Amino acid sequence: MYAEFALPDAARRVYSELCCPDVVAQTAMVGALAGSGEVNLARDLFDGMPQRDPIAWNAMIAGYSQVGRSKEALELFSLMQVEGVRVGEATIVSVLTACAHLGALAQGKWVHGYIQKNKIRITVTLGTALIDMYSKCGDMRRAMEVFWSMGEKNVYTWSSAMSGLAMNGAGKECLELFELMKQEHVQPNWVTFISVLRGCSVAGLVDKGREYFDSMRDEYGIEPWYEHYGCIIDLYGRAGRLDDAVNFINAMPIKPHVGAWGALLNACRIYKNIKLGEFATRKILELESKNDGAYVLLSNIYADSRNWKGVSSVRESMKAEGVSKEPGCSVIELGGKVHEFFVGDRSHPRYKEIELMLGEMSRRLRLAGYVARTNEVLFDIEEEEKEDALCWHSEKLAIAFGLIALGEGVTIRIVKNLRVCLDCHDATKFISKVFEREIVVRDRNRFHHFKDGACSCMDYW
DNA sequence: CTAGGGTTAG
Repeated sequence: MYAEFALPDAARRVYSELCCPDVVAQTAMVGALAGSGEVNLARDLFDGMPQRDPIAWNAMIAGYSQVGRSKEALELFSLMQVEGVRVGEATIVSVLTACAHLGALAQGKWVHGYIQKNKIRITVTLGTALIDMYSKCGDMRRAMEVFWSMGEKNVYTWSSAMSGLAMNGAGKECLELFELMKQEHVQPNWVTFISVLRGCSVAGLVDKGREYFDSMRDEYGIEPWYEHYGCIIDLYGRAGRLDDAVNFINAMPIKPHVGAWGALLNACRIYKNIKLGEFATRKILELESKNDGAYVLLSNIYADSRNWKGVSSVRESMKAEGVSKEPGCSVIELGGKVHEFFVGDRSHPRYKEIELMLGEMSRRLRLAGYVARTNEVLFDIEEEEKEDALCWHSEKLAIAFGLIALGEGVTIRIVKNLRVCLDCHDATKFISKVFEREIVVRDRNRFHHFKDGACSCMDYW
């Protein structure tokens, strides 16, 4: 209850007046602390509890899960098993949420196996969590297997599957599912429509997207909100209809937010529109002066047109505002262990082999006709250095490691914290062909499935 | 009277 209202002080006050808090009160307090961001305090209280039942364990695991400290959530889960605590549905759901967040497919599969082995009934909630986990790990085949096997489905279940399909580039399938959902008389809500509109966007169905958008209010009585406006701007932007996107923003009945201008800015990057890109960036910075993503996108637009003056002015502004680019980080899961790579990272124990593989990649890609896209390197450096800088992007390191360490033909799965850069996207397409390897990259907000030299995003992301 | 505390879709 206190967690919901985010009143840690009030909760703490009430709690401190209890003469002898029992398991229930302590569990509630663990939840309240975790829910208000005080996860470490929650953990201290949890560790000091004289008895901990499964609900208490779950409160703590959910606490970690909700603030994105997913690794700790999984660690606590394994500790829970070591101590022989009975694992219930809620805990499994929290653990699946953590796996989804990390993109940890192997761990998620293990949990699914655990469910089957222990004959835990797949309820609507649990099934939905499984679908979400597989979707966010880029395994839509398994996500849909779970979906179709479920007897009872609610709006969360449908929305989750639709979101997964849209996120993984299967826009048409997403919309088919929506039609089926309507046939089954499940009422869509505002979250469902985010997936519907994203589905239209990735499928390039502009008019249909516009129809669905209008139907929200007309047929379902759902008022479109920021996210929906953002989707339509993305829809127009992806189709290259930048004027329509601008007109749409100008006609918004609510004040355009960072996401609205961000969608426009991204379209400007793809369609190389400097003037509009500068305008969108100004709008974003008016709302959020330290938005590093906007600076990086604008810099990319300048660099793409070899406008080095523009590039260095962006660098100056960033310095003046005290903004720095979030460092890129790519993660690859291998044998249940997560390997992290940062830009130019030489700290991996198998670094020597990785370096050799990077050399081989470079040679074989060049033979296949790959030319480094040096345009998007953030700052103006010499051409040769640039090519070198690109080689060290975190996803290339992770892919090189995957090629070395994973068995022949095993899909390489990468999770990245930022957007994929143009050069890495290009290079990965080549790698998928030259090395005959499927590569799945989850970036900040979507998936790229690379196969035979092509990507599921159709080169728009 | 013996509950109450934990979980899913953007």
